[in-house]
Amino acid sequence: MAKRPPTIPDSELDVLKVLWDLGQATVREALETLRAAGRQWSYATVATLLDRLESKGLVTSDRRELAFVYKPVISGQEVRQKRVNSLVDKLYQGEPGLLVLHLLKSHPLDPDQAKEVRSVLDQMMGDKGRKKDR
Amino acid sequence: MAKRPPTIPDSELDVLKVLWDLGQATVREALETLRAAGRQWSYATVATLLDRLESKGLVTSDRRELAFVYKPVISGQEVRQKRVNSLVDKLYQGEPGLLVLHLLKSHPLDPDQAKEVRSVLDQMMGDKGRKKDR
DNA sequence: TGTATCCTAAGACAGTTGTCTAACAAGGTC
DNA sequence: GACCTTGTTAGACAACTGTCTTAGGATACA
Repeated sequence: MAKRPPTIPDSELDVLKVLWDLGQATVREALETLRAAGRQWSYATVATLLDRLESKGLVTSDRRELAFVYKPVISGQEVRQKRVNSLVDKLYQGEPGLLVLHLLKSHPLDPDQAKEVRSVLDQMMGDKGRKKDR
Repeated sequence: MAKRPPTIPDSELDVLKVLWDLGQATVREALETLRAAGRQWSYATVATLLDRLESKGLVTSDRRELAFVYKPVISGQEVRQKRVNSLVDKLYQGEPGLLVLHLLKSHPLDPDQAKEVRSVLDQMMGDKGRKKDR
């Protein structure tokens, strides 16, 4: 009977992203931002989504003057981490390397990023040869 | 009102993976394989999932002797591609490079993979310097 | 004070996902 | 023929998602 663990559906993720960008927001602010970004939602929809995020413990709310102000509890970094892990587990046999390879082969990197990637990689390989703990 | 585009939920994905591995399977074969892998599902559950996959057009069925045999229509490669693209779009501002960096920084690669990654990268950078089309 | 605003609350409602029970058909077996 | 064994089918049902309507409490301004 185990209740499913809380997930972050697409629509909630969109709202959460606004909070990451703005730091915090009221329903109306989030709505405006989302409208500007092309999401044609009603006020109530955004309110519902924030509500659901709150019941999942992913944002907190705090009454300020007129309206509630919502703040993210979970960071973008954490969400990215979880998503990537789950992708790697589910479709890359738990091997992040396979995903990296897939990415490099199917999406060309721009030169700056390529250089950065290379340097991270160099460091990783270098370390391995010289000393084994950080 | 636009009907949502079909997605592949987790449980269906698990079944689909069996089809990728075996090439094709009956409900019972899929069930056995999933059981062996730890999924405690009933026969009917697997049947339902295969059915849903079929109505989404992701597998086909074909009556053989006693039972239906299901085959995947969509490949693992395609599914991976879509998932990765959507992850990159949703959480990495459409920049695959950011995801690569994240992966390298947070998950150490094993040496063989590191070497392979490096060679793909070298080739990418080298090409850029020498000639611009493949 | 009445009316226009803005906010929250409560819930509706259809579509999707996760899982299953139960009824029923076809092929063997005694 | 009466019974298993396998398989298919239909449908059930609760939780989750995507979106909204509507009622009701405050605030604000004419």
